[in-house]
Amino acid sequence: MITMKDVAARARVSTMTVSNVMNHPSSVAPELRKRVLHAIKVLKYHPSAIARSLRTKRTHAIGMIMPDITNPFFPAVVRGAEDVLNQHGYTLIVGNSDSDTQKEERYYRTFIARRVDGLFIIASATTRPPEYLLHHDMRTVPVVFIDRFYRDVRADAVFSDNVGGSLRAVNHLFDLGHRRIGIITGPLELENARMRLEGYKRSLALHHVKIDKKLIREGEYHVRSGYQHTKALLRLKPRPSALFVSNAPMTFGSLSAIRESGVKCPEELALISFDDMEWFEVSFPSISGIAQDAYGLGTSAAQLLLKRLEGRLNTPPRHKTLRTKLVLRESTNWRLIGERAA
Amino acid sequence: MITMKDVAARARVSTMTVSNVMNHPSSVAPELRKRVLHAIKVLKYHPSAIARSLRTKRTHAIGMIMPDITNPFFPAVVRGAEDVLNQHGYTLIVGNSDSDTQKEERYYRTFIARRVDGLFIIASATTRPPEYLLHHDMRTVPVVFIDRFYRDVRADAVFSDNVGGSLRAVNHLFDLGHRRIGIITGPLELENARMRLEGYKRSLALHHVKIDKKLIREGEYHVRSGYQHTKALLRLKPRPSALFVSNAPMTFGSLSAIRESGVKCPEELALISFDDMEWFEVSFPSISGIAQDAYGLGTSAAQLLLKRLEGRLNTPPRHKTLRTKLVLRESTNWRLIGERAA
DNA sequence: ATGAAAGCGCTAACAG
DNA sequence: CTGTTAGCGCTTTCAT
Repeated sequence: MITMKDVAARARVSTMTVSNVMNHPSSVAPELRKRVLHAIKVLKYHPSAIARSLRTKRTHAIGMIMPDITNPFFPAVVRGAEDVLNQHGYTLIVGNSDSDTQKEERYYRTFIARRVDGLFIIASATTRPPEYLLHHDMRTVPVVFIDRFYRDVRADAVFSDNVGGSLRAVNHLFDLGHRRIGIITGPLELENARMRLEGYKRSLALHHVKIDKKLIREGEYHVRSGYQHTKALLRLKPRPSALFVSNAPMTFGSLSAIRESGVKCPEELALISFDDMEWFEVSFPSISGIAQDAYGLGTSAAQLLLKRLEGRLNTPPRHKTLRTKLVLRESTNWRLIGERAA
Repeated sequence: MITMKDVAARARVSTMTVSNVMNHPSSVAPELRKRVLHAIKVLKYHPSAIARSLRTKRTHAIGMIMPDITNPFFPAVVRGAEDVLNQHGYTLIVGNSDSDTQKEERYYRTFIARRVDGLFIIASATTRPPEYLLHHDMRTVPVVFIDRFYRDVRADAVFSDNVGGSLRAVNHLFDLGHRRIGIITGPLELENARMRLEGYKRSLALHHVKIDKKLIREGEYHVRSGYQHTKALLRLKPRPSALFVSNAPMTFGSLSAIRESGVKCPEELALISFDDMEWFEVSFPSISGIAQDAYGLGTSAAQLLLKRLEGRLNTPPRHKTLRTKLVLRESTNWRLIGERAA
């Protein structure tokens, strides 16, 4: 590998001048600057971020730990964060924990070892915050939680309006005349899963419907889980007439189960999802959903982190909530609504 | 940040002993080892990968440049590569180029600056290999191409059997009695797009059908492109009776266009895709596709790279082709639809 | 405006 | 088995 020394020798200057050409170009005489730049080009010199980081104590790298890269929600978050960070000269390093606490901690260690300047954490589901976080010094390496919240960890956080979104989803089902509404929640260890359930409960209360525990199933935010719980709900007598599923992969499983069972959707079972995906548009039936601003979660998180990185490390943690959008499609029989309105 | 020196002081040993406890534990007396480990724990010491890399010239980090993180195909590749690399103590750093040559080169520079030990490259579509690669020294930082191939760049590569897969897809359409078959290709600058087109052509030749250029549309591997070209194909008179779409996002666009046009699929237009996605299962109609082993591409690429990293840097480039699978669903078989209705 | 010296945190090589 | 010395490639500090 070509080093600064090589460039310096070739340009007949000191390494310091080379360094200055890269970091404070205006402080170098045009003559020398040209010579140095030429040498850099000829030698194909790439400055070592490693050596520089060792000296400056800054890596300009940010780590992100996420639980499931195959859930399209998360790549969207990544893109948001990446776009903002890149614009500010930072690189995002992503680690996929597979919802495995062990892997998650491994990534944490790796990131800290690599001295990332900051961290985004979308932790795997556990009742308490991950152990490693309790010992983590937020001032040395600031953390922003995305779509997660722990009351005993003081850190910035961004999330969707889970309660509001769910409330609207379930209200919509009531508007359509449903009274017996099932829900497949996420792991209730997760704040967001609890909040989505909370929205469901509030809607029921609002419509004077008593909670029936048989209609509440705790899922795990993945496809198979959605499939199994839907099957279980369909076996119930009387069957629920509508179903609220707490994320997109589970909705996929749910729809598979519904089709396999030969139950007609939305005629016999209306379906609405928290999360909205591209393929909801072309599925059969097309699926109504609560759209989260995943990209916005990423950009917001990045902005919060950049603020911390710029120094004001002592301000109290900030929380940002993003709005959700109700997207109506066939699975909740939007045509009926249209007819009614007409 | 706690350094090795702090640990050494606390354990009353030299830094070298601390280093040895971490890297050659058996070479340290049990007594001292215990003391050091205790100090590490108490002080929450995380060794600096930065300093270590500077010294050892190894970062144990591998970069991956990919064009579109929102296309589920690529996250699957990532997981494959990640799983193998993690097992061998490497970290994968992913950069999303957005199919933008500029961004792609920026990531290349970043990765080289960070002194990654190796690179996976899924380049954006261009006729020639990216400029930066022509100046790249494969011996210093080995590269493995995934789903890409350039005859004038000597590097390892893994890809799916694009010709074979496409051939089977189109043969299947012929088996169903279609003779007027359209294709939406990828950007023909990409080897894989050309290969998929090649499979189409071979199938036509096999069935003594002359190529009709109006039935061949060059797309861009994204949703909107699939939508637009499908609309165009549907305007043709006579209309094709079947359509082969070269990747999943375009297939999504295609299906949207078909539904919007009120054309019945598969009765009036059969549809098959290169790539297979989870949601193909629950779309309307469910979609037949050529399944690539995306995860396998990732693991294979990682294995090739690890071999290079382990030293045998002088062997000629290796290419690995993975098999594809034909997955049949409703979009190419109206009979299945009948079953569903029943 | 330019350069020399020192040191970031670690480990290879060698000495004891 | 343990410690000392030197140096990886850069930038900060301080002379010149």
